[in-house]
Amino acid sequence: MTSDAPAPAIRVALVDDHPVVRAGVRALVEAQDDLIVVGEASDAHSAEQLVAGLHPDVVLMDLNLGPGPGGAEVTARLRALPEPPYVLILTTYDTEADIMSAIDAGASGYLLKDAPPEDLFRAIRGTARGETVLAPAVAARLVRRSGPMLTEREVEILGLLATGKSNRDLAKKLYVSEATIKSHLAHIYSKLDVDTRAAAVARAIEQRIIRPVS
Amino acid sequence: MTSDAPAPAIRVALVDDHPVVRAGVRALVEAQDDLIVVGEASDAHSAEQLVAGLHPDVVLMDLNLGPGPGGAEVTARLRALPEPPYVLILTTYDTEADIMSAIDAGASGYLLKDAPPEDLFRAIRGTARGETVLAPAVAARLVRRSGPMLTEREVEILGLLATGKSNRDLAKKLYVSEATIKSHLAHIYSKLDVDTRAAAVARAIEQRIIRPVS
DNA sequence: CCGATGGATAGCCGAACGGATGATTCGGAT
DNA sequence: ATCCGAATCATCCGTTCGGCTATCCATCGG
Repeated sequence: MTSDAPAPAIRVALVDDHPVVRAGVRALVEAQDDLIVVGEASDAHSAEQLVAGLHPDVVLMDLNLGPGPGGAEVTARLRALPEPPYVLILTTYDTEADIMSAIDAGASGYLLKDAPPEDLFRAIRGTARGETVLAPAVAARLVRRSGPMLTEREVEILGLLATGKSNRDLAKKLYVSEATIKSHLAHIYSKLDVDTRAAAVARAIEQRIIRPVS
Repeated sequence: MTSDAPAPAIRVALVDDHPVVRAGVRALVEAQDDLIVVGEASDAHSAEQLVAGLHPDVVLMDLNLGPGPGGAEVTARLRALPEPPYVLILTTYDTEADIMSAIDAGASGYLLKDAPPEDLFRAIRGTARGETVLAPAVAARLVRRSGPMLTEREVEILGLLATGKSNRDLAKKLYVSEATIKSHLAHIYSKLDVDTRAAAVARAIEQRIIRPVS
């Protein structure tokens, strides 16, 4: 029945700064006859133009777009457009901070690039139906909340710690007393289960609480 | 003339833990009529078996293969095989430590995944002829030698620093006096241009001198 | 044979750190 | 109305760090 309305193909747009990955996703997706790739973008700006012009159903978004705005920001802007697309994050990273900021930005799903192609297809189809799709590893991480979460202030201090700031430096920078800094540090140490700043920095980077970028 | 010996196609094997990337490279490479993909592997072990069995001309190797041995180690093992393939590193990272260890392991080239497909093809063809091919960004980094290199001992100490060890701990662990540790630390600080252990750890991880793994 | 380099060692000292303990304020959840 | 977490501040105290200066020894390449 209704052979004149067979399967409305899902229109997909790709946003990734790696030509190799774009080609890979395109090759995989186009082999599915209910999915078509309508466009590609490699940076934030062209992504917005692409989506505004083509109105894809689903945008596959890399979180790491090289220099400039990251995928989370781009996601937020795309979702603010009229007739916004569903955004499915397809990235390498799976830290809580990454996931949370993407979800906050309005992403409908979160997949890792090492996922089997079948999972990718399922995720695209689910997303196009308005479902929320999380990779098992991602979902698990959100459930067990891997570590006790740090407060904003604590993360801020960790970031400055990594630049070699002393307690006094931190106190000045944050307009509080050294006592306060030490108090924060004590909390950080106990939450991260370490007892020195050096170890705290290493652990924070390992758990991707802060980024090893200066 | 010689239509019976047209162009001996270059046999390429892919080693990458991301199906998406493998599909991308495969799609791009197979569209070139002088290149064929003869096999794929997603981890160290299957990579060795694949190469031993198929004897490809060129192996495209990701440095980051997830858990287990990294691409550099796999490269070294492949190069130790009889009739070793040329190995072309195709990865996301471009730190000096990564590059050097890959070259040391016997890689013939180093490309970044954000390279245009044309560069990738040129690199594969060059590598198959035995040339050494470095991405411009990579070559530049090797020239200006971004940072002074640390000695083995210094790297060892950095690794332990990241676990929160005190000078005394380090002294015991390495069977030297605390004075020696402090001496090493002073050298490390000056080479990394920092003045605290925390900053040294952050910088070392950022420059991939040590890994944020425990 | 000799300088350069990496490694190990030493002492000194002021500054910084980490642990422990306790207190106040504020805002959100119950 | 109550309780709790987050953030702020304080004091004390023993330990650790980092900077400085200097020596000694092996190895390695010229």
